[in-house]
Amino acid sequence: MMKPEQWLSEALAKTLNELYGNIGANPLVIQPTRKDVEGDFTLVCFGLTKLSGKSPAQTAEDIGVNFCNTNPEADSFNVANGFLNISLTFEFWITYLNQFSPQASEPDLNVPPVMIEYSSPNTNKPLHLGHVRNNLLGAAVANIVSASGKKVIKVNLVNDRGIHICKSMLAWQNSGKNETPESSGIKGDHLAGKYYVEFDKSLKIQAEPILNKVLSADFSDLDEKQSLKATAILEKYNTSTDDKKEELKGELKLISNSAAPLMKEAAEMLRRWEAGDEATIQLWKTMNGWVYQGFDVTYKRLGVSFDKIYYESETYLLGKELVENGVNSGVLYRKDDGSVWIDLTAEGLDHKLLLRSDGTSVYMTQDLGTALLRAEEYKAGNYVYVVGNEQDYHFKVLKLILQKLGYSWANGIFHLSYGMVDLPTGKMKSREGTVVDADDLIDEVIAEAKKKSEELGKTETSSAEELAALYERIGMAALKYFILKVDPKKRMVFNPEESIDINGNTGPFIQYSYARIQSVIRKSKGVVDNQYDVKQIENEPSHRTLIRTLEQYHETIQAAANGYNPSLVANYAYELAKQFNHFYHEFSILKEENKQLAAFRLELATKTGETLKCAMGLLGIEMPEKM
RNA sequence: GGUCCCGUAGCUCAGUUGGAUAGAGCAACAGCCUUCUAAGCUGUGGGUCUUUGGUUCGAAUCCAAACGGGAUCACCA
Repeated sequence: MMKPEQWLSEALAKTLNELYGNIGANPLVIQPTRKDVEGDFTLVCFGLTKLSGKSPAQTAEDIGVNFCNTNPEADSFNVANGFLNISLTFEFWITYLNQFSPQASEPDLNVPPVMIEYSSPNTNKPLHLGHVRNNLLGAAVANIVSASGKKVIKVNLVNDRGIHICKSMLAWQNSGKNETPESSGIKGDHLAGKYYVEFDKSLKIQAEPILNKVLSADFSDLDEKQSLKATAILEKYNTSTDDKKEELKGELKLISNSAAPLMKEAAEMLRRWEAGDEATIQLWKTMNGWVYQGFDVTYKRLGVSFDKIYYESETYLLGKELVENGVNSGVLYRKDDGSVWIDLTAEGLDHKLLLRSDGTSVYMTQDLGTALLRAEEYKAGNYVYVVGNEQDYHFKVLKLILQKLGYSWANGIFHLSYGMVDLPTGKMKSREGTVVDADDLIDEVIAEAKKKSEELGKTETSSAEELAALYERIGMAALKYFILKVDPKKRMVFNPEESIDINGNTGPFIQYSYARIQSVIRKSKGVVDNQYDVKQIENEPSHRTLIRTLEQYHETIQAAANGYNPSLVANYAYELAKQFNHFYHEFSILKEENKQLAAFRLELATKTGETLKCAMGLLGIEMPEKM
């Protein structure tokens, strides 16, 4: 059976052809009829007046008459303000319901796969709220794209090397006293984070006096290069406004930091790491191992997984060859000091550095190399990077460079740029200790789910294990739904209290609707027969509304996949659950005396339940059979 | 300063290629459990869609400018 909207579009085109001759490729504007107006679909007729030569209302009237006369599926029509509202027969809708299924078809292997990179953590500290949004988005987008019929490859690029890791390592070496996750009982990623914070503290103690000296033009702690830079900044600083001063002070702080002995030690450690020093590598492996153990726990709790994990320690040298080729082909240029650049001024951007004068690579070089590696390995059609919007510029440049270098697959690069997560009190700042830790947050939402469930007294019927699993489902549903219902590209405010709400537009509300449906289905066994005659069922608005909403499911998934936007799925599920609750309140299924009608309603409820489960499943939210 | 993103109810958010009287939830107030799970349902109040101009049958949506918020512009990643 064809999709109603598609069928209608073709049938209306036929009608228009009969009335006005060849209408050409003029796309018809068809939309679901708004709630307060009678009808299933609405044809907007303003654009058709040129064809008909009549007023919008008269045009709509003519089309309506002809359409209803020639199509038995059409029930009636009405015209309002130039909108033609068409009602299809209820029988048509029931027949549609009979064959409806929310199940996704198998991915089409002839279509190039879609690669989705997300998570991409640093291994020096535990995951926080920002990572939570990233991970949930990435996992949901992967599910949705897969459900839309494309094969998906989920990729994680772990940033496991660099100066930030060395900071943790150094602090542990200096003051760790051989503390391990086992000896301390601290989760591995949190332990590494603890020493990262410790490093920062010690560094601050060293760097502050240096900064103060620099501010009074005493550069005795700086080397030649740093002094030069500081002099220039200080000059500006003394003549700047307060706003600008803060900014320049930040730059001076960076210089002071790098002049501190501890920072030099960390840099030295990084050099040893790159040189392959055995003891350094060993320490690095050990601490990263702790972090991975910790991440695995958090990933599992979040319900995210990956098909392929890349480590930056294995990819950070890539890209140099690509850059050399670019120089040879003239797309890139080399300065006298040996550094390599690309000129993007024609595109309204700047010159961008791709290789340092000492020949080492920068962030961009690595990303270029990694992109090439993946393209060769997987030959995907699309490469989606789930990365925060503070890197908009980076990805714009990345795509542009690859395109300029002549890689056609670069056209498939898409930066899924999501907004930051703010707290009601303002921005999260690690230095001020206002970051929300991912593990704490998960514990909190589950504890809150438990508390609320106990308050409602819904705890008698199940075992302790079942209840624990249920609380986890409810808590995680609250958290995931709260984050995923917001358009990814928008900055959002995360209120910890609202995130664990269970009433209204929330995950638990949708779970509750589902649990009610399952309860009805369980109780229907032996009471309601599944067979009914389509012709025997009478039209009822809230039944019809539900079917019409079910009909939008696949379209919603497609739109969400095309726009990489899980919020469309979340909002759809909410709308569907709300409509079901309305229906549930208005009609009884099991107590309906007309058995035909009861059977029909049961099917309607069952299909609604399946659809809710599928939609929420795409968001990584599990549905409980009881709650 | 250049570039990019955002601005919808007290708060958090929907509003898919321009379509009819701009919608939900939370919060507030008022109802509904002898009836398939009240984590629910129904109702009331709440809006200059930041502002101004433009495009047209028609603008929250497109264009321009202003205002407000944010990001970014490293031989850091």
